[in-house]
Amino acid sequence: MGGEKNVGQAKGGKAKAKTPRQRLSDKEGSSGGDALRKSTKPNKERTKATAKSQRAEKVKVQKKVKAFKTESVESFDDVRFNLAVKEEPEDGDFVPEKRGKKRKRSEDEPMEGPSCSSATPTLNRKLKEKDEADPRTEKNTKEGIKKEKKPKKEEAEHPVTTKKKSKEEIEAAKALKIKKREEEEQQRWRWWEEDKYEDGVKWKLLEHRGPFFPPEYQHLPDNVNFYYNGKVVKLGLAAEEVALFFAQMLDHEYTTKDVFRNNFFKDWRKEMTLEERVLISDLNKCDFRELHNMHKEKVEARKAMSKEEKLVMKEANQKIVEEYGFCILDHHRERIGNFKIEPPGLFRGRGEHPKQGMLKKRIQPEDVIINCEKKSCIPEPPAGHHWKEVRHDNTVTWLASWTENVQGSCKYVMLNPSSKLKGEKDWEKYEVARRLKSCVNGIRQQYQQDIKSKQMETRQRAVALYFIDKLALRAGNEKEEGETADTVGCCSLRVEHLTLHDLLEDKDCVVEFDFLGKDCIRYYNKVPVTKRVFKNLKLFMKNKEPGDDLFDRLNTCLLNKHLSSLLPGLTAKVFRTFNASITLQEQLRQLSNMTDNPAEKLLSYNRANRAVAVLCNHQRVPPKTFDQSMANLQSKIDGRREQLALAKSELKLAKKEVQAHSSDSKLQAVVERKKKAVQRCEEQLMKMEVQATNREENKQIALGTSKLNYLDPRISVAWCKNMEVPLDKIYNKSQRDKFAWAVDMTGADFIF
DNA sequence: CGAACTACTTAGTATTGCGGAT
DNA sequence: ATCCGCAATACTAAGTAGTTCG
Repeated sequence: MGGEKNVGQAKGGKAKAKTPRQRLSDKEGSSGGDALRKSTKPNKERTKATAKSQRAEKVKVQKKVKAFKTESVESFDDVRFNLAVKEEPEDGDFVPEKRGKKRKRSEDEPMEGPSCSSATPTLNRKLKEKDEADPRTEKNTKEGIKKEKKPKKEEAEHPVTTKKKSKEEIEAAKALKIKKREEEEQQRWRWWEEDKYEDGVKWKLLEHRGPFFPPEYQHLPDNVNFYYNGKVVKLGLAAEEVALFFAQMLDHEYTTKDVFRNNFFKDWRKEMTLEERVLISDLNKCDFRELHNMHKEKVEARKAMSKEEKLVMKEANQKIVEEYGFCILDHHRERIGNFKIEPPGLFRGRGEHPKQGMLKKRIQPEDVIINCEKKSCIPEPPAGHHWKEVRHDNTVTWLASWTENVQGSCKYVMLNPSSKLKGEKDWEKYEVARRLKSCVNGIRQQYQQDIKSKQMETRQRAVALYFIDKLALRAGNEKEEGETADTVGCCSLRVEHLTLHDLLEDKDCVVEFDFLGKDCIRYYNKVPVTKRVFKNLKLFMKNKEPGDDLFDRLNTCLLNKHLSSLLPGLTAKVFRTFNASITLQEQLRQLSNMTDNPAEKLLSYNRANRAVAVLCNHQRVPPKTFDQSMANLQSKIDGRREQLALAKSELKLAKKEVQAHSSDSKLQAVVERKKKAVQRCEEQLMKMEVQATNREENKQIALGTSKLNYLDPRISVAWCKNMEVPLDKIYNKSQRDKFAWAVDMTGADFIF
């Protein structure tokens, strides 16, 4: 164990040198601090923002407690901790070995992998089919309009000012969309009805065109100059390209930071010729303004492009997507997620990244490894180039990979979230989380016991697990010192990230967390814990420096080994998935009523979603236009209120008229009309008010991340069915695609 | 064992583009 | 027809976790 201790100390020691600075900057001028990432904000701005953010923090905490109740006051009265353990999942079980109905392969899906000669036709045929599909659908659309009764009805109701043509066009477009959607649905690969491959095999056939490379750099026009020390300097191609990267970012705050500037300058000089390097020795003497202006003009010009020009661009892009954006995987055409090679540029890390500003080099085909099926058509490298390697590894899911020069890590070209490969994994993830649900009570009991263990390692593991479970913290892998921003997760927490309060705000044993997590998002939380946990934390922190590890005997590897011994497949992150999903389900049950109107139902859904986002600490910077748009909405609401008042008084008047003149049918009709107007007004007002509430509550909370990565989609699908809410109110197109498996298999009775 | 390497998920932000308002 | 605000999408960094290697 001596070795471990040494490691811990060494790490702590190194960390110490750096973290106080960071901590100082976090705390500077504030006790509560900014709820969001602060490291990227300049000091002045931050101080200014402090009072505001402190308030925001308070509001946030209140919200947490009041609206969502995701925080427990006394240990385990949390909603998540009152689960019925016994109930077994009933629906949509993940059964890798034998899955329900088998789907027969259709005739046009050959069983064998195509040879090189037949492979390309496969791709091309699919492309052609799509091309031909368009005119076809257009024809169908016209028929579709005739069938649709809606347009006529609307026209009758509003006999009207708007041009018929545009209306028809709109309807046509709508019908086309519906048609397309139906077609897509029919073509969808229902992989979840098929058998799974044997262990480790990800595909049997994989064919693609290779990644798409960004265009080569072109020299600047002659009239755009770079100046050094006031004199024009014509840079060589390489140095000029890098100079332009910097010039493009001049408006950005990055370029004022020393770390960024130094890294940039160092890497830029590496790209220079000898003469350039001799001449250009001081970044402060560089004048990029002309390059910067040229860039800005280009951006403007692009914005100002005519419709036709934009259409041409769009079509060109579409062509690239059609050609490079898809692959054939086991006879199905699947969308690739990131088929474009990342263009060169300056590295923009998040937070105080020590490598910010470094040059991210251009990737050549010679750097790229291609992965595809042996007998498939091997993608052609760009003319005059060759691939680094072509391999045929069907135990991995990537189509191409390269090593990035800044961090030395691997980048992969992989499939879209809607693909089988991603979907299957996702499904499995939620099934593991559901398995955790059925044994979580036992695990909780065990770690409560383990907290009393004589073994230090076991105790630390138990406390860490308590945090991971209760607070949904990330695991906290070790990171290489000085290579990345200083962020932590549970296992890598340091003493300086916790403050213990025997008594705080009328609560005993409160732990105050304050650290930067993934992406340098600040985690700030005051949590009452059990006496036992509290005592242990004191013990763990005893005789340690602020920069020392809190859990000096623990790391994620040890923790995960323990977890997987409790339940195969269980790791630290499963707790996040499980707690997120169970919270959503529970909140939906508590918040939503069948008798609510549609807007209220949606608000409830969003609130449940938000409870999860708060739990997982998914934050965002409030949009720049937030206050403005909020004010706009408010004035709209006010306007509508007035309108409603007016409509109401008009209705009253009309009613009086009717009473006065007994039953005049004309006047009756007027009353009816006014009644309707009032109703409409009320509905719209209501809708807007709900929207305002929702937006306000979303100010600095991001819902997307949890929706996409943590919430079992089947919970949402079942909720929609139960509440009679159309699914597309909850999921947009790409989300419906990603979760197609869940949409298809889930009934109203699904329970996570 | 632990460091290095690999593969894959999760994350926030920048950019794009669409639909409604003007 | 154009502008504006926001939702959707694109992008790529930053995590987790498993495997390999020394």
